[in-house]
Amino acid sequence: MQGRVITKKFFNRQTCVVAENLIGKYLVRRRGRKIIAAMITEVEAYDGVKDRASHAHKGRTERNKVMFGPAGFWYVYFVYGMHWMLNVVTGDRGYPAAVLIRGVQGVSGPGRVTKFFHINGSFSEKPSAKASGLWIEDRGAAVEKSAIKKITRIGVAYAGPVWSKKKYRFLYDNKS
DNA sequence: ACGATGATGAAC
DNA sequence: TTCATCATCGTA
Repeated sequence: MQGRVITKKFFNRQTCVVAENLIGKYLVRRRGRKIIAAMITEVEAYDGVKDRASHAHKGRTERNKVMFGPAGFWYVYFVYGMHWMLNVVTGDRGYPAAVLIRGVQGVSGPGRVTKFFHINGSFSEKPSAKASGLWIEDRGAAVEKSAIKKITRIGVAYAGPVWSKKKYRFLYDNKS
């Protein structure tokens, strides 16, 4: 099974638009001859320096610099001493934004996603493309907008009353 | 409900 | 160089 590889143009839009449209796409990983693929079911958007929940809020640092670059690159970072988080950079160069991939079909939670796909920090700053071994495909899955729930982000209480309540989490719910 | 576990960034 | 914090998860 294969689909159309998603390219930069898709990612170079407003981060919430990219986030919503990532639901139903497939995350694909190649390791040697083996392919791992699963449909994306949950994501979160992080939108600019103004977003108090975003790593970019405190400005450019060694860790988050890829967020300030062009769209379509991976941002992978380590948290809580044990988990890798997978994000893809969105929007224009100079505008720091990204989408966190929180879940795929059968795998719930961002730390579990990276474990399942064997993703670590070595992917950070690499492009989402076949050449990097990690990319996203459109496999034609039909996802109705009404099946996508927009809810608050997880683990961002530190962002304050306004930014922690933004409905920047997109969850595919085919039970509704 | 809570501890694991270590990189990161800011303060000193 | 020290320290608090952290876009989480497994076990209880």
